[in-house]
Amino acid sequence: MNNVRFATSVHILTLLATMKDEYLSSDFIAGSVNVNAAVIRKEISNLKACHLVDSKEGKGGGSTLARPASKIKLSEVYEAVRQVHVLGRSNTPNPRCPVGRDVNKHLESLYEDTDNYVKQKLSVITLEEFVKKFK
Amino acid sequence: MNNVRFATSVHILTLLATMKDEYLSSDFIAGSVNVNAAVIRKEISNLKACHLVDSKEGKGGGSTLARPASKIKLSEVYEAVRQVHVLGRSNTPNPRCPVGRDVNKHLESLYEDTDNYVKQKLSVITLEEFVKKFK
DNA sequence: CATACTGTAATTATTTTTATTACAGTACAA
DNA sequence: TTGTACTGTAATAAAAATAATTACAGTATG
Repeated sequence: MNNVRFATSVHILTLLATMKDEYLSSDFIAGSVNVNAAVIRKEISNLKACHLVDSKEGKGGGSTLARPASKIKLSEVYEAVRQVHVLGRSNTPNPRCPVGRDVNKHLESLYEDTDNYVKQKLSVITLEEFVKKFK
Repeated sequence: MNNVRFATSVHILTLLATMKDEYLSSDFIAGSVNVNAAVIRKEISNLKACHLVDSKEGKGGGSTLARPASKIKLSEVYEAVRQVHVLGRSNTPNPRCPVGRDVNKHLESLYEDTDNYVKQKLSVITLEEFVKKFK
């Protein structure tokens, strides 16, 4: 996952947790993350789909956490943004070679296991705990 | 890590382990992985730098494992190819925002922890064990 | 109705990743 | 000593992934 989406989502959620009584606009968030507001809106759209964020349209609108930070696990954020396996992708090897024929099956299984380890590890950290570090 | 390098390296090492008495040519390996031989040579060059593979130039040359498969841990392969953190990269946030100012520090620490966890998990799997699955 | 927002699509730009080509250098073996 | 079969590596091009930007319709508020 050679991208910045996890960082962006955690940043957004941290802001929302820090100012949990207000609806924050995408412009405000974009100013903090230092990216274009459209990027933030797209990321928020994804976080909404994953039930981590709620938002309100129109004047005075913006986003807020869907639940208290203590109820949001970092594994949920990870799952919201993850697109590929931790260990990467596979080739399309030659099926006429005994190794090529089976390697993806064995790799996939390793990939799944490794992804699950990461999820497990992140599942014991809440957004609340992460946000506490900023004090 | 949205690439195929871990898969390619594991595939190479699996072939070398399976035919451990021969020097395998990059052409042969490329045929099994189903990529260009130059890609294989580049990956092998990296595996050599990480002391996982030895190779011999000239006619009859090729590559072989630097050590028995039982002495090669998958964490070593991972470290040989890893380029970015498991959880991805960071933004360059606004330092004038309290969250923006510190978020990378906290993210980095989380990134390190997560990477280490993955390494730890992969360190208990040897190439030998992986290769056994092909039987 | 003006204003301040979201939601989303379309487009472009940038960066990363992969594939391809080429060729100098090395070692074996006839 | 020369042909052959390799490695090593650089250069380039192609493809794919990622990020940035622009634009604008739709929505809620006062």
